[in-house]
Amino acid sequence: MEQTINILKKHGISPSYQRVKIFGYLMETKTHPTAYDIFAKFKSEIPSLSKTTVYNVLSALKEKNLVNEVHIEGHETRFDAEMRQHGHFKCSVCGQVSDLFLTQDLNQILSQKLVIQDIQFNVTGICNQCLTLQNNN
Amino acid sequence: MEQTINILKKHGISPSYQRVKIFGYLMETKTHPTAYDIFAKFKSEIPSLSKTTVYNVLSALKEKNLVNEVHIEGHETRFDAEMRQHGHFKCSVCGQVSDLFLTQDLNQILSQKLVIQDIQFNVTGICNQCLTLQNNN
DNA sequence: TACAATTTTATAATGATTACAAATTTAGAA
DNA sequence: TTCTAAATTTGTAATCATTATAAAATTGTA
Repeated sequence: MEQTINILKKHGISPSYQRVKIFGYLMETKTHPTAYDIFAKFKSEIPSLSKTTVYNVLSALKEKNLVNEVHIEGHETRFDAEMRQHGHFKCSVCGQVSDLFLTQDLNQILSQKLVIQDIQFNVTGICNQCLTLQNNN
Repeated sequence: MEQTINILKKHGISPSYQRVKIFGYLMETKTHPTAYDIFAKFKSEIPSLSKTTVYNVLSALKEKNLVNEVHIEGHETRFDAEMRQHGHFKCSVCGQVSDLFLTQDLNQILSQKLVIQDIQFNVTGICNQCLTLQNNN
């Protein structure tokens, strides 16, 4: 809470109630929620909350490099406050998205010299839990 | 043309006029067009063409593993008939998406054992052309 | 307290995609 | 060749995520 507020301040974002809630949630969760997920999560706790606010907050966080967008499938944009380089895994059975830590720095596998701003590494497959369920049926 | 038709047949897709046109285009282009790009490209040549058809054809091609979807930014879904493993680079200045060939097999950098269906490697940055333009101004 | 700036909110608009059903085309049987 | 059923394409409307806009509420400060 204090920590969340300090990070926001340090990055020039004044810590409004909604911003602290949303950014705090993104820092503690590993579920890579969509804007709608975040809206649904807080709607009962903050009844006045509007979807526009969620989008506004997310876009402010992104602009200050406090969160990354994750694009794995179609339309859905997910958000992640883990800023260290890592990949994402989406299970095509249960739909969950989890972090994927990698054995190598992704910058090293490029074959061309380019000015890089962002690297995303996204894997789709079947998670071990769903695989076990499938094998038992 | 014959080649395009043969590939479609081999994968159990009957080669209708629209399918041959769209798949043929995806095989020869490297621009990673969106559904709308494809629609716009053929609208004058095939005036009856409907956006729904473009989506139908793309989804059939995808189901038979003849094309991959590319998700780099926001909502936009792009299509690619290059099925060998490779990455994508999007220039944040000019917006162009190009292929990125990699120095290493992406399967090898995963730190966990998982059933993998698809791997996407997407880089955002500034292409060399836009970089040169910037430096000259 | 009063006022300006910031933030949040509701509503409407946009853009991509999907659902659906009618129209057209195709393929195969008679 | 003709007829019919199945496949394909098409236009329209619906849906979903996101953005635009402007009013309302909140905050910080003189």
